[in-house]
Amino acid sequence: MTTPLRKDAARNRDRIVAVARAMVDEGTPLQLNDVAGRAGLGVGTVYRHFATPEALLETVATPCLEALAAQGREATADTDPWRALEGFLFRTVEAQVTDASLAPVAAAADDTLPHTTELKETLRSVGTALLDRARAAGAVRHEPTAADLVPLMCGIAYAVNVHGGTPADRIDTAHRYLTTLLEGLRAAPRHA
Amino acid sequence: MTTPLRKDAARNRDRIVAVARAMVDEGTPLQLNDVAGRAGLGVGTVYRHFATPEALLETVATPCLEALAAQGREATADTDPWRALEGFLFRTVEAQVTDASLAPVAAAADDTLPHTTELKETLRSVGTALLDRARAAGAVRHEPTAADLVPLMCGIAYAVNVHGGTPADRIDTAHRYLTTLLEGLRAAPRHA
Amino acid sequence: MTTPLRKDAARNRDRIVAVARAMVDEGTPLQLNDVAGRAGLGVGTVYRHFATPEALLETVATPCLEALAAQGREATADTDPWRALEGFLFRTVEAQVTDASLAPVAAAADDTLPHTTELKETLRSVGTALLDRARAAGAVRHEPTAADLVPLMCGIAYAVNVHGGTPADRIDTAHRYLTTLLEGLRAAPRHA
Amino acid sequence: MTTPLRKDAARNRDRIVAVARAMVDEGTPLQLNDVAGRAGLGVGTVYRHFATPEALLETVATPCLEALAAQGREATADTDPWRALEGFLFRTVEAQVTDASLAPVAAAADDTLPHTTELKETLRSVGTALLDRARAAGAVRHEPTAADLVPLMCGIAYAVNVHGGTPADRIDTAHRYLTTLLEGLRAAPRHA
DNA sequence: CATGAATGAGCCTTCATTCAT
DNA sequence: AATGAATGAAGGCTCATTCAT
Repeated sequence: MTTPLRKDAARNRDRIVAVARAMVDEGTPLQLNDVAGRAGLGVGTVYRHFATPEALLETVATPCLEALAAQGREATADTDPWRALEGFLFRTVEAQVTDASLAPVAAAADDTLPHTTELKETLRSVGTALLDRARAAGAVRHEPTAADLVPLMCGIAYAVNVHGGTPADRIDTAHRYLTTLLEGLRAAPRHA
Repeated sequence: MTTPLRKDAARNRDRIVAVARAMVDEGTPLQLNDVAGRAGLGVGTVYRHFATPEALLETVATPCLEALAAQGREATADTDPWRALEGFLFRTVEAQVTDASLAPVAAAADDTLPHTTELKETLRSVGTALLDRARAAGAVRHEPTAADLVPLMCGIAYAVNVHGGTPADRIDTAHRYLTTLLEGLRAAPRHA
Repeated sequence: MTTPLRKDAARNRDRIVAVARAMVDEGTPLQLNDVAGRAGLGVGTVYRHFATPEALLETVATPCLEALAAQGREATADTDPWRALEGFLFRTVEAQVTDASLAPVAAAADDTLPHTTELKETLRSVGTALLDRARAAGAVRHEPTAADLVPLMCGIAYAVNVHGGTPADRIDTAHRYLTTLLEGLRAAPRHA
Repeated sequence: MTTPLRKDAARNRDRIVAVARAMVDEGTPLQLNDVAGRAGLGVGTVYRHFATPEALLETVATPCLEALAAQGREATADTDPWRALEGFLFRTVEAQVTDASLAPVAAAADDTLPHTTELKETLRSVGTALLDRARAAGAVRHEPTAADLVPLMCGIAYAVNVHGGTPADRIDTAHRYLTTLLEGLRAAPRHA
């Protein structure tokens, strides 16, 4: 379908993505001119491969999104519905807190790359499936619906950023916040 | 301390803040040149009153922050510790979701105006007091500490933005999200 | 109505126009960055005064358009209708052939500055008046209408450019071409 | 002289010219990258066949120029010198107004392809011949010389563009303008 | 105090042309 | 011969901030 890239072009493309990855990690905004400079390539080359900063960012985020999707699918096989949901959400939040490319892609209403849209759709449907199953098993309260999962995970990641701290702190904070939220999500005989 | 402003200077200042308020409400970025234009003043005048866009934004946010602080102090007088905490947090989130000037000010690590810092400090200590009291009453779990309140409220507001919808939807969404979180916060004999 | 420009701003504006005039005369395209460079000013300054190259070009062309309009009005007072029309058209073509800022402004369907639109409108109505009067005097054939005057003058100027030659040649060529056209325009008992 | 093109190369060349023709007709600027894209060929291939956009444009214009030259030669055989000249000029202007590839080629001082130069030379000499013959027959005034024919035809086509209108309008306008000019060209006992 | 003109770094994007594959 | 990736100069525009008036 897509013509496989020529070897040198592929090398350049990889270089671009690698450079972008590094920039994301160090918090540098993804400006295509900068990317080109750092990659030792002409601006035009970068524009040829990625028409917009968003396209590049989505490409940088892709491997991580794919990994999440795979883990989500595996979770579906877990015999314990609650544990499956919990695990999936933990991984989701951890990823967002660890990889700065995810938050903007996850929060964006519109995507640039079709593949990104597919991946996000997959994640949404996996989330929905896990939530429904847990609910069917009586493990989850009525309230938050499937459409709330993404916003809530984004919100937690954002809360972690506001809290700040070292990378290790951040993971810890993410766990604590998600744990609290999950307590609220969990069905239970309460205040009996 | 501060020399009281000359009458015309005060009028200009008010005009600037009013214009900025309107811009925040309509989602226009607060560019000081624009502010000046809309206010019918020179840029220099705006800069004299507000050295940076942040200072102006904080000023715009101030009344709302003050109202929140007042409500927080009142809450302290509530005889029901849980209800007091809950009410305070609801008002906090509602405000953030309703008034676009709050989120950036709340999330910022550093403030521009000393008064903003004081207000945020007040809110933090009120929150801490309410949380401690509720915890002392056995109404709150151990987990989230006082330092987590602000990040969590910011996170919920952010989640609401990601979810989107009309202003009315947004308030509703905010309630739902906070309710879930509070369930998780609340101490209870669980899964007994 | 328009606030009179501050003295220094006016000086800069004049400088910009002068530089632009020179560029037009030497056939250099009017790029605002270049204009700024040549005028020893920042780009922003040029953009403040002239939002687009067209606005600047029209400003450069203005004095000449105004002179033409004045001459046109004077021509209206000429007692010989044909001579009046002829003279006006000669001046029009001469101007276009002499001043490179005119052709693009004259040929443009839409103007940037209101004043340009007014001037072009004036020229059109003066032309129409002169043509109608000459026709009423039986000096002009039915065919070309008032709406054809501008296109025809532009066409002649273009023909002169295609022909080429020194500035002096060009004026001469313009006279010859217009003379021929006017012969065709002139009413007469023919091939009797 | 020229090695006959390999069959596939010839096919590519034809495809390029066809695509370029279409682009000219729809008013798209002839960028060789675009041409290549539309033709489903590599840029390099296009550059191999046409070193510059001008070369391609001239090639696109060639058939039309050849047709004009042929018609001009036929006109030479017409027994009525004035009718011959008139007919030739009408066809020339019509062609320019109908086919957007002609005007730039006709107006250019220098050509890229030798063949274009030959064709333009042919047209010039045919025009000269027709004009001289008409003049010898006493049908044409002294004024415009053979060297003026091309500029004047270009000028009329340009005037038509300035006037604007639908394709049908444009042909009509071209006729009207040329008719007027020819009246001016025609010798006659005038104002007797 | 107020004004608003000036600044110019900074960012984005296009496109004619070359050349390794 | 054909390909199409790479190039990077060139041009466009914005905006936070300063400073002469």
